[in-house]
Amino acid sequence: MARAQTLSRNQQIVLDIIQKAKGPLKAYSILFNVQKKGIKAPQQIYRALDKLIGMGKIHKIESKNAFVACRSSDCEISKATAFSICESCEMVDEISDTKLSKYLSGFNHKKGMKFKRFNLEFFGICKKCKKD
Amino acid sequence: MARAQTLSRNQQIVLDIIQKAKGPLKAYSILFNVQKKGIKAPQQIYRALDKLIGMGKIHKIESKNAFVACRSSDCEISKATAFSICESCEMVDEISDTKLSKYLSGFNHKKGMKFKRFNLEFFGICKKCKKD
DNA sequence: TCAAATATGTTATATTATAACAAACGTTAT
DNA sequence: ATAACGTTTGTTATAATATAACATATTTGA
Repeated sequence: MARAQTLSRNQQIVLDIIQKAKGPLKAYSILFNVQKKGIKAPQQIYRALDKLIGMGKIHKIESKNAFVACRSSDCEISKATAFSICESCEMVDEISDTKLSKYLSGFNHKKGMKFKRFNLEFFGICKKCKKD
Repeated sequence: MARAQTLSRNQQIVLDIIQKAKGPLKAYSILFNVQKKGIKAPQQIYRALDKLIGMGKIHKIESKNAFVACRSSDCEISKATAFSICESCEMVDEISDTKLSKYLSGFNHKKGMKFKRFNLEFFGICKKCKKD
């Protein structure tokens, strides 16, 4: 089992930059940003990303191939994720809505498949962008 | 505006192969399968895929970078998609559940963003795989 | 302390997707 | 019919995303 708490050097570096970012970051943009810290290869980034996802510290936004920090306290392991994505400015917001989460976690497919996990991505134009 | 009905040659070829497939197809696997029909370059596949998605004939499974035919009659333009994905055999099923669709289409983010579209992916182990 | 597990560094390569441009095709209005 | 327009095609090149494989180092725990 993975250590619950301690992050390795590279994991911490990658997590830091994702947490500081205003929006989702792509793997190679992370790479370019940490080259001064001695990380040189994509592999090092992807490995850290994988572990951080496994720990629930970050999430992958599948429609963008990009990564955001987890802002929801109950994401120890991320089985139930929902995001709000602006199609204009690319802003991503994690949605934590207990009702939504319960509704979807309790959803059962007619064909009898029991779900372990879901990911939901909403798209629209955010308030800021509507004003422009 | 796009023609609503008629598919171009390449679009039809790509749609055919996706509709015949048992599971989601990746762009390059489509390419390899249609080379005998004279399609030679990725670009030709991706262009057809884009148009087909725009028409609601196919959907992209974001977590797999793969494409499936639309099985839901009301997907003229796909603003509300949900899928059930087996993590073992990779099978993908489009979920058409009016309640779910209404619930999510009516969902409003606290932060005031109005959604135009959503995509939901459920993950689990399908019945077939559970037996093994 | 030594074995196992985890993390790192590194090179190479696979996979997924788009840019850019020229030519052909199909509408539709005249 | 034919000119004008938008769409589709063909093509070459390249960008962007992600993993394989292997050698070494570090951490952890019995």
